[in-house]
Amino acid sequence: MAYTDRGWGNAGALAKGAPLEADDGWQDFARSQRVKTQRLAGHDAIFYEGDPAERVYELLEGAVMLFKLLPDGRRQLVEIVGPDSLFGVVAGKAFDCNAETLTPCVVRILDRRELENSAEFQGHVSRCLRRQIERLHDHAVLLGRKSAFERVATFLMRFVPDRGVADCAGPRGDKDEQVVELTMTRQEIADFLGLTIETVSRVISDLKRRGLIAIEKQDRIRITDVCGVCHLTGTR
Amino acid sequence: MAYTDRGWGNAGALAKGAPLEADDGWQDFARSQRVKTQRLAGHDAIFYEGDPAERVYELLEGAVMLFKLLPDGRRQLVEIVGPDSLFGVVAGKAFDCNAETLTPCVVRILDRRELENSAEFQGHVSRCLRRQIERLHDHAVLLGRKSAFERVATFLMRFVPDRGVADCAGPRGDKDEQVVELTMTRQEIADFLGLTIETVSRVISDLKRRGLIAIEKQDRIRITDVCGVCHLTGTR
DNA sequence: CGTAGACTTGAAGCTCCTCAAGGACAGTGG
DNA sequence: CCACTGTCCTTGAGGAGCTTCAAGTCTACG
Repeated sequence: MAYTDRGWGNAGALAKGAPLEADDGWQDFARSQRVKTQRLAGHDAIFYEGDPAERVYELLEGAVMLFKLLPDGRRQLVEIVGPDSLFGVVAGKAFDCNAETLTPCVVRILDRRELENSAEFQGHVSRCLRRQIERLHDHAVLLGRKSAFERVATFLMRFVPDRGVADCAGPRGDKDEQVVELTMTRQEIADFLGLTIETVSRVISDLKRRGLIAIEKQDRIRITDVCGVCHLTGTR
Repeated sequence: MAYTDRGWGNAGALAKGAPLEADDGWQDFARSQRVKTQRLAGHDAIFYEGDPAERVYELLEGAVMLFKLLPDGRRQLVEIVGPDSLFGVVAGKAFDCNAETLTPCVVRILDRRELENSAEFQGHVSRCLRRQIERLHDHAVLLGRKSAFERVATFLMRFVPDRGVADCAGPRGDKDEQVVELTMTRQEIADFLGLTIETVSRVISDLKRRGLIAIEKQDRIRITDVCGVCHLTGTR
């Protein structure tokens, strides 16, 4: 399989969130399991909706997308998974969505049964799930109530560390800039934001025209006015 | 406080999902805690976004909505909580959304610390969270990719037990009917589905015109053709 | 019976989608 | 080195779907 190699970039920033709590022993647990660590290329399928969910995945490096399809082919990305997150943790016997890598990835594959029987580390799993729920709540607001501009602006702000959050650090120096690697195609961004590829493209072009961003490469964008973009998110 | 009393109806159906697994001891645990059980009227606030999250709630009877607000007043219901679900289980120190009753409710209030220290029952909590995530995934598809008709049809199908699911039972008898109590205003439905109140109203009127539903009372709808409504959900 | 709140309906307009064409870019082979 | 090809992205024109604004109607309840 050909590595499309979109680079590892700052894919980690894709899942900006609260830092992991102090070491809770999870690492020891995870390593003690009969687990495989697997390297994957970009755009590799990991599992499909309906597959028996006998494993749980932990993303160590890279970025993964979870998505669902409607019978007529419409696609919705339901989550973008970043490093140190679990995915494939479901309630029923089968996966409820598809998982595919966005970038080359390193994933750890855990046995679902072993994980569920280890009461000791349910705390770690639970913390991951709770963070995931909060992100899904935010995304519901985006999908249900935000305009195309607000959606794209919100998406761009995901990549900017420590900004656009409750205790935003504000501009650091003279220039309020941040270069971000999207590691996603326009189509993937559109399917994440509930828009079409054309609308995403138009909004990005418009942000460029307004001088808020510059496009360095198709999937590398320099946000030249972080505060400006942040004010377009609708969140503040 | 005046009980608006929208009736208890079939509020339980609001959160159709996999049945709870066989007794896992949770009930014993929950009852053993220093907990309060509280009765609430309809449209009572339970907690607000930003409140310190020192408690976790379990809904015993009724229905609760979780919602977020944008600074300009736009509202998005992020979840509708039904009986036997936990809510207010967050990752950080504060609640990430607001909680308000839809109907009169009975809730059990648990101490977050006690719950988190009880490794024994993390399994129960984890199961609840995983179900919640699957519902949020489905809702993301609805908000991101479904038309107004599909959204309303999907919403109506929430109330029909055993139908519209993977192993749909099919029509039971001669008539393929189901009476549902919405227990929500049009505005709440609109804010859940990412639509306006007028659009929800128009779609409902149109479904009536097409003979798929009959409106018995403002918030009691008789679905006269369950299969017909189901085919409008976009899911099959 | 009158009032308030919730719901419905209509008309107009805006946002975003669809369809279609063209441009940019990387990889391939001559 | 340069045309060729495929893929992804951009841009434009037109239209559908939903929202907005503004009445009007229904229902519950005193």
